[in-house]
Amino acid sequence: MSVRVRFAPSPTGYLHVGNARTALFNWLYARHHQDGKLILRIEDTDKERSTKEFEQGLIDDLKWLGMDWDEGPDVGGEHGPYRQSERDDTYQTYQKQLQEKELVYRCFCSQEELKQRREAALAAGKPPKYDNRCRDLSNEQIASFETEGRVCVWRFKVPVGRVITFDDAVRGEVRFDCDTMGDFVIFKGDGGPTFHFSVVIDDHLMQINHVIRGEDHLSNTPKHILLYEAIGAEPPKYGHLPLILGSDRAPLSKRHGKTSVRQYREMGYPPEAVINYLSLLGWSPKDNREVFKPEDLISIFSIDNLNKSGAVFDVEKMGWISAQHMKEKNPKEILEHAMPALIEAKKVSEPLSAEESDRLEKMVAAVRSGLRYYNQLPEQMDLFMNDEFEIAEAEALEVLKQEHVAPLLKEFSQKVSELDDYSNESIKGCFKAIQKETGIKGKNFFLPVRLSLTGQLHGPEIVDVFPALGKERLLKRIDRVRNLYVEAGT
RNA sequence: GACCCUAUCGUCUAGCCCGGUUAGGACACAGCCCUUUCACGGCUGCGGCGCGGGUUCAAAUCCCGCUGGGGUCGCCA
Repeated sequence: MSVRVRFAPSPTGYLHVGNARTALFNWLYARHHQDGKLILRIEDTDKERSTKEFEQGLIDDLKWLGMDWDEGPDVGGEHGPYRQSERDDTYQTYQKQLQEKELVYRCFCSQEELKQRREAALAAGKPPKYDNRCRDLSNEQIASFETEGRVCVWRFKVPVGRVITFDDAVRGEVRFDCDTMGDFVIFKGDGGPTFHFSVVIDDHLMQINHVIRGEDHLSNTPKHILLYEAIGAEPPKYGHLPLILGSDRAPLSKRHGKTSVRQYREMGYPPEAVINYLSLLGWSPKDNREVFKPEDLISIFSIDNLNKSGAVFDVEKMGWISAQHMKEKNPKEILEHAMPALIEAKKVSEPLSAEESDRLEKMVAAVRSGLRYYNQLPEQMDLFMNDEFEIAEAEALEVLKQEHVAPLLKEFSQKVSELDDYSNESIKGCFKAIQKETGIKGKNFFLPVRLSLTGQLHGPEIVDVFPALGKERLLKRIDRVRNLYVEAGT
């Protein structure tokens, strides 16, 4: 039997990195197996909070991460529809079945009553579970509640004295005593199914045979197993992933910083880097490698290598992973991806001429080392953009004040005007010649040169600045600095 | 509170199942090297088996207890 897994998000916000990782592991699991299928299902039974915009956002972000699925609301499939909001009839059918089998009953307790009882139980140090009080209502009582106009929900009769055990793919055998569980709601007052019901019906009908989901569902699993039993179906194999935590080891939330894939996407992290980092949270290939392309992950992923304990999300490490992926890209590629950010920052405007993009690529080549994400580029490229830079730093002004600077830059300007070949060798040759002629070397040479070119004490390799600027701008810069900042001398 | 899950450097983790390792790697941090400079890269260092019992010649590894963290106990999913 081929693997069928699913990712079932609720469209109530942007894709959270925790959900993204759940999706990722499902995707990797499906793609790792011959003929494995991934199903995307939208769990929008919460009508209050679900929106179409978020649904589209989820799909966009998943696609951006490089994942694909075989069935889903956008691609169709033979087990649809893939939005729970469109599956009401199906749920009704199964609800009737359970009614006929007398596995469910109507509960007329109001939400306020339930809340009060929960709080009272908690205060008394008792488990705040539902007390099953509507389980054996007489027909008269039901009739009386109905005439009162009370809304009812349907609850599932949790068997007494049962222990549910299942073999979790990441945790091993897990057991739950049904007596610690109250009868739970499977149909809400608004007539819609609860998560517990819809998830089981859908997973069953969509023939999902492996459910890989977050650890927050571990304690819900016995309920789901009970429901499978109730509809006469075989439960899937479960695997519960550890949670992703913030730096204080509380579940990762907004107060810890950026938690949605969209935010990292907007910062310009490459998707394969995000995937790579997420894959390392709760999973390890067991050897010492940790930089992987998506296809590598697919081939080496194994559900057996999953971790049991929560993992703290560390942006720092994600940045390092990302830098490793950035290294694999050539300047042209980086430039393409960084264009939106560059345009946004008004560093460039489209369309680009061939020369412009050629020059931009050279700028990228000069500043790319250590780059973690695309949106770092506009700032990095600042020094190439404005030829009329100010030099305000005291230390820099100090350097330019030195006596030898005027003759040095004069000579530098002269040599640059004669130089047309911007290969490393040729530029270094040019430097050597100036050093020989002026007798100025080391810092005394390079610092003024750097300042005349970029206005800054730090920056990329000087030799990389040449092709990035081109002769005209090189000369413009040098001469401008000579005029404005260097003591008139020789 | 009950039930369930979980615990190796600050962080991600390997090792645990099948007891014997100088407990390995990576991020971060510190130092050194490379470099005109920052970054990159290279090298070195710092740093860990939550606690207490037990079993054993020997425990990160097996058992028990405790403690810490998390989850569930919702007409949210």
